Amino acid sequence: MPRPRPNTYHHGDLRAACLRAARELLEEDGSAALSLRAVARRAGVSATAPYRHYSDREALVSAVAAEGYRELAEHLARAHPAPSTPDELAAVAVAYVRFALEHPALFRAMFAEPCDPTSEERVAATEAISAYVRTIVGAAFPGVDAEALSTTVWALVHGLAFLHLDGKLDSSSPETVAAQVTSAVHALFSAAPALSGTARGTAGPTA
Amino acid sequence: MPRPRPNTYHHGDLRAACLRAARELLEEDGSAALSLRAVARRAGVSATAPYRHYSDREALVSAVAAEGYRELAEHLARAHPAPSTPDELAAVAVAYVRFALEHPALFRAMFAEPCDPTSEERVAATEAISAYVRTIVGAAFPGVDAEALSTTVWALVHGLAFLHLDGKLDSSSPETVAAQVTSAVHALFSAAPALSGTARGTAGPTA
DNA sequence: CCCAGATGTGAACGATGCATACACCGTAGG
DNA sequence: CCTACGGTGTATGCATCGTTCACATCTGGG
Repeated sequence: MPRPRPNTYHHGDLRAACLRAARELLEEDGSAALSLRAVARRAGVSATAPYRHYSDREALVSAVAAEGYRELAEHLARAHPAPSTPDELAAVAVAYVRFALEHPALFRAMFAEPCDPTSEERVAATEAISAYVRTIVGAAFPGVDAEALSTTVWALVHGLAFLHLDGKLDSSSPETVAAQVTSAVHALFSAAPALSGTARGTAGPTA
Repeated sequence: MPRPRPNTYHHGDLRAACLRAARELLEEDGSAALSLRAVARRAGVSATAPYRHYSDREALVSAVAAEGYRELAEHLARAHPAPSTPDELAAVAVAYVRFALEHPALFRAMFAEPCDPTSEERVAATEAISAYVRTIVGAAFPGVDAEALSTTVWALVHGLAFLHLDGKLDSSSPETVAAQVTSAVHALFSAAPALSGTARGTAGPTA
């Protein structure tokens, strides 16, 4: 346990300090790619020091992203711990989009980067999110193909988040966004039974 | 009309050449951010020459992105020129996702970059896409709130594209992807009437 | 013909990611 | 106690990048 020492030379816990610095930089300047040197500066340490704890820039970003996934999960859980009705699920969806809009740089780090899949921590964290969505969707719609429906709803919400992030949709007020997300999610869920069981897509409405 | 000259010093049409070079680089190395210098090298020109035609890197990227939007629009139109049934719309959706997977770097340039909205060409191009979606959705589902439904379907498809791009979904085979997209879109469209502004009392399953 | 403006060049600055060699410091073994 | 060692931070250096500026080179209109 490296207790934080008032010492000068050795930082105490640079690993965590780098993470914190990176997060701060991301929050402060939404654009501007995260610079390892800037992180080092903010941590009050030489430019190469972080390399003792992160093999390269990608590793730091992945660590930040992983932390972001965990925070996103918390954020969703806070919106509703165990959603079961469409309304509750919609609230969670709104929370997802809100998270993206409140932490745009972090969200981009989590998703928009090429993300080579060789980051244990990272794939684990995203798998956790994926499983979480599958679970609550499965609980809310028993008898439905949870895999398919959760993929669909995740994609819907994720897409809304990104389009808002890119200014492709009207994000003027949080209420507007929330209404949009809510209505979209409701639309999807109202069709959920259509995805049930062995349903093959061809059962579409030929009206 | 600057005809391509066999001359050395003046390139003939560097602006277009840069665009082409940039596209090639994006297609060849999906990762690795587009480097202005690399573009110049590929165009066989000094590192600073592109600045005569693009004020900065962002401008070049925006131009590439705008071209990408146009190509995406063509690609969608090729999938189906005037979709009206859910099946036809699903085909267009599949084309959208396929485009993203076939041109990942370009697609990222189009969407994943911070994209400050001060690029005329760019906002125009995305507005074109947005309008296109609205049009075909409106045509396929008259009487429905085309604005809301098209936003929803765009977000769904866009989200699917991004999640696939990031390896968060099973993209093992094109068929798998197509099936997933098709089923998701059908699910949404089967609920389309629920989005109708004048609330037709269609069999909304189980409240 | 000839000059003005458009276009391309070269050197240069500051920033970045990263590798390498070195300096510092707490601690375990004698 | 003291010494050697390994974990941690530093200094330096290299290649690349974006961007600027002064300069060179073409080309078209008077």
